[in-house]
Amino acid sequence: MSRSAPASSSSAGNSVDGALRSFREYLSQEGLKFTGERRAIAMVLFESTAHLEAEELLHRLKGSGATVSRATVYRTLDLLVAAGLARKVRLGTDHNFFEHILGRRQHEHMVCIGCGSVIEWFDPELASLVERNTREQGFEPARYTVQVFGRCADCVQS
Amino acid sequence: MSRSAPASSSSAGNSVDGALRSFREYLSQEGLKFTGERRAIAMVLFESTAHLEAEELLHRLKGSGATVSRATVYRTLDLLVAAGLARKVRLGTDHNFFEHILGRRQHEHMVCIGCGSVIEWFDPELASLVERNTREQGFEPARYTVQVFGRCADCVQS
DNA sequence: ATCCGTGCAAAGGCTTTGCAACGTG
DNA sequence: CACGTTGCAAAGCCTTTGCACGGAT
Repeated sequence: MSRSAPASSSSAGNSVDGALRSFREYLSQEGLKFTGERRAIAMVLFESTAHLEAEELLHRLKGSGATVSRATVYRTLDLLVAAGLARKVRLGTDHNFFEHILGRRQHEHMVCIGCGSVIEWFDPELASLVERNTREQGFEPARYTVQVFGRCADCVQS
Repeated sequence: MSRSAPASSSSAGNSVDGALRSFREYLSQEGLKFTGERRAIAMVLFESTAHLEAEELLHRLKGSGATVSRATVYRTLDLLVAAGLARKVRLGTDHNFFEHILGRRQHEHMVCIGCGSVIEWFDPELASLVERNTREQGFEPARYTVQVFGRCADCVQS
């Protein structure tokens, strides 16, 4: 939880700052405001490498001293998705997970039905196959998800 | 999964009967009962070509004179999934759809974000790509879903 | 100053569950 | 006949929403 990352730590890999900027720009374009709550929520999401549930995100916020309501978390996550900076995914459970995009390319998920761990992967060939198949039907694809459920290496052994 | 091939009802196209038989066998194996309600629910699902929501299935049941409670619909659908005769899929909405398997092979979904229509498709190459990618990670795949969201031919035109 | 945003709590929608009566094997 | 099953309604869970107050531009 490197929450307190100094504002402009410029240090190379800081894509978080860039993402925050994008978010602010998006909000501005839409005539919306870049509030402290929105910044805090976006930061937690952007700094996370995992798939966050709203509840977990809320928990991390509280842990870092921020006070944000559950309602605002949901509202802001929707904004982040609308801004194209995050993705909402269903990973076999009955609730949503959120993951930031942050320059990451399309990727798929493998979900272990044993331990719940999630592995991300990507295959360009698969991407073009999806593209080709859909176009053949006159379908104009916007986004897609591939989810594989099974057992991860650890769970297969035991 | 050549679970119950031999049956031999031979009567050409009627795969519904075969599926019902499989369901009954599954229940029997598990020490469960093949009740009228379960049969009615299974039939509606097996006879449907589309993706059914619990509510729609319930509606069709009532339409055909059967009296089955919502609770039993949900409970039975879970059994059908457990029996490997049906699949539960999330198609972008916040609730589940159910589709029977009935000898249908793996297939993917294209969901039109314009009109909601769903197109099914299948590409063996894609299947093997998924298989290969997962195995490369020591992951043992059990099932997978591919969902593409976009605009169908009709909606693209307008 | 004007709206937009936030928090709270209540409402919503789908799905699950406790319990007593019922029906199947 | 015993034990799984059903129906009903209430409860659960995640998520959304109405409303009055507070904050950003």
